[in-house]
Amino acid sequence: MAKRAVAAAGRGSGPILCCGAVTEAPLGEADAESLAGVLGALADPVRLRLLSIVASNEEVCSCDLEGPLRKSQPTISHHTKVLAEAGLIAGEKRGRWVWWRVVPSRLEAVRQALGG
Amino acid sequence: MAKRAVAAAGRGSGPILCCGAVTEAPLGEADAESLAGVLGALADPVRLRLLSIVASNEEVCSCDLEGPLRKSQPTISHHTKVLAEAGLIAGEKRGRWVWWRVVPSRLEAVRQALGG
DNA sequence: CTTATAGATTGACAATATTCGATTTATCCG
DNA sequence: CGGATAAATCGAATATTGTCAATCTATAAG
Repeated sequence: MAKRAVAAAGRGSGPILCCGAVTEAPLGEADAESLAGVLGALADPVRLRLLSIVASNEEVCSCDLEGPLRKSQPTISHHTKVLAEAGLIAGEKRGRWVWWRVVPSRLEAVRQALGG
Repeated sequence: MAKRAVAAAGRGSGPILCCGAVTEAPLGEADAESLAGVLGALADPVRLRLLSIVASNEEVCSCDLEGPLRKSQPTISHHTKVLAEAGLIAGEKRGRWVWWRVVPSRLEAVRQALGG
């Protein structure tokens, strides 16, 4: 066993809204909390840059994020965790490194929820 | 003069990103701040429900939001202000009331920025 | 086994955000 | 004018969040 999925739990799986989009009908409280959670994960400049770096490179190691983002290692770890728990990225541990990829379907789900 | 635009200033106008989307290339810091600002306005359950109510009704008076959202008047006022400054809704004061509408192009711009 | 390295976790602190009561401003009506 | 109503602003309490130093865990290499 050389691979291991990382941080795939949390609120990361399943649909964001039970049905429809923000623009279609008044949101229930549960749906609002759900969507706000994912949007909250996106609503940070460091996490947006992190996500865009991962999206631009197929696969990115955590260790390659400290440089471009100019944040400490614990901070990077915190942000990857937030994005992973929101289901927006998925990590795989290989040896000492964790490799991150975007989850395109999750981003698509966000756009849908926003009325896409 | 019976009409007046409300809270159209702030970061509300202009494009969210200078070019491309989060998924296309690493975001610059300015773009990241810009997008995070708009997403931050969306990343609150009360504001999402507020937005969905306005979107579902062409035009909604602030006074008609207190009931469904079950928040105090100052809280509603605060949230409409945040959404308006993000350019997501626009208000028009008519007499004693302020009528809110969504700005569909702004929501579309968010979806685009997210890789739509 | 020992050392080195990647990443996660913990704890603390500063900065922000949400919320509401009280007050103020603006507008309408009699 | 004076009373009533819609909304904005102010001030304060509370909760949440972003950040990093220090520490811990896991894996690789010698």
